[in-house]
Amino acid sequence: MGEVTKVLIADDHELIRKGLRQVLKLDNNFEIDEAIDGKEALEKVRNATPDVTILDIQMPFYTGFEVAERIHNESIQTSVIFLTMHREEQLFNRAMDIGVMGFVLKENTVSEITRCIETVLAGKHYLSPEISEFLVRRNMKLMSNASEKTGLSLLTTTEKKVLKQLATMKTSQEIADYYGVSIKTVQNHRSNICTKLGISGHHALLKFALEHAKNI
Amino acid sequence: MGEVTKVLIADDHELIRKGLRQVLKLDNNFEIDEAIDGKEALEKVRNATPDVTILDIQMPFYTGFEVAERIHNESIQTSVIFLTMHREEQLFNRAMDIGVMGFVLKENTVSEITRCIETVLAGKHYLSPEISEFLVRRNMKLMSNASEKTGLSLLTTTEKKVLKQLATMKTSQEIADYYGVSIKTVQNHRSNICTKLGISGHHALLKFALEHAKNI
DNA sequence: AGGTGTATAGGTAGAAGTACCTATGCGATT
DNA sequence: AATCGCATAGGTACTTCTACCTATACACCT
Repeated sequence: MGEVTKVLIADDHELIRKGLRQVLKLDNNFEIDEAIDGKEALEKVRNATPDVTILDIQMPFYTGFEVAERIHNESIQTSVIFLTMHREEQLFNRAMDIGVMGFVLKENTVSEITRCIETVLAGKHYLSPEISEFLVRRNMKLMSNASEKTGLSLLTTTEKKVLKQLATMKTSQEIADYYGVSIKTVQNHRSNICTKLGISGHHALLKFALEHAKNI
Repeated sequence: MGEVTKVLIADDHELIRKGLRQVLKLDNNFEIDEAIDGKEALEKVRNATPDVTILDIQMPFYTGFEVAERIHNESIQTSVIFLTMHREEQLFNRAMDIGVMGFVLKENTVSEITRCIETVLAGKHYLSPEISEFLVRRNMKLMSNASEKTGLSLLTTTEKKVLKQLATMKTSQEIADYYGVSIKTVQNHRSNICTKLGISGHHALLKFALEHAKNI
């Protein structure tokens, strides 16, 4: 095709820039530009708006993160790929939050970067398989809606039972009937729970119950 | 190490079974067994409990899914890897729900399956990068807590504003003050929202607001 | 011109929840 | 034996929410 894909490679190691250029030169018709630090990368992204921006994380002036963050905030239309040695979960999570489309480990095969670019150009995410574990975990956390130790440990078993029933949208009366106790007992439990958790207000307890029911 | 890893290959294509056996034979000390359909696979998993179970999806008697589902339900200690030609999202989602640890596309390099086995043996997930898009989307859905058309579209802008404030744990009075209207107005909006959404009860509206605040 | 939808506001009755008390019985700890 | 935590239950006063109504004013569409 006559279509040329503009790729910006931002990495402070010349070796990597040259290597990447070599790899990309073979396969497709890429128009390649380079940046040697975060500052230059940001300038070139703003001016040339490459289709794909490959960012190293550690760079002078701005880190790859800061560059990606600005790209994200300024809604610049370029697909960002992180090329990194770091297999750290926090990094990955932050990356996902700022709309990074690709996350490739340097230690992996060179073929991966071309696959990544192709995938990203198709509008899809590409993650090195080693990374997918993080995404799975991220998923799990979302599913179990943050199992932070919010103060659940402060509650007695009966209080937790009440909380669990609360999350099923039962009223105090219904919970009382369910357990065969007085509504006053349930109300007292509710009060005590609120006190223990340091929350107050009409909705606070229900909100808490809904958020933490899965962890009870 | 003297430790031998037991691997079960379940695929109805002999070619693939032999190919896999070849690939695995080279690298590590695997003890390989084969199954030619879902029924045999399940029997061998139950009796021999391999460390890793590689399942094709389309197989006679039981599909790979059905086998994995039974493995999951019976809490059999084996890491399941799906080896498939299908890049379909539903398949993937179902797989994640039944605890599959690996998901590798047949079209990919053979080296990927060994990487996958190693990763899975380390207790981590391995997904072919082409698949990660699905996981990302799964994530998104969880994050925006199901942006199903729950009925939000039925609401007027004012009603949505009220809902949004509700999710911040404001009472009707506080919302009224916030917008400088009567509490009755807010209460009416609440009533109308409940009617439109077809919900009732003390907690229902707050629950709805909390769940959908992000989409408003 | 008339209908429809929306935002506004009010009324009333009742249900539900909150806040802050007291009090009893039981089992475990000291 | 005395104390403490917990589950139980009750009282009282207050706030909040719900479920029904009515009603006015405005904008938009036919």
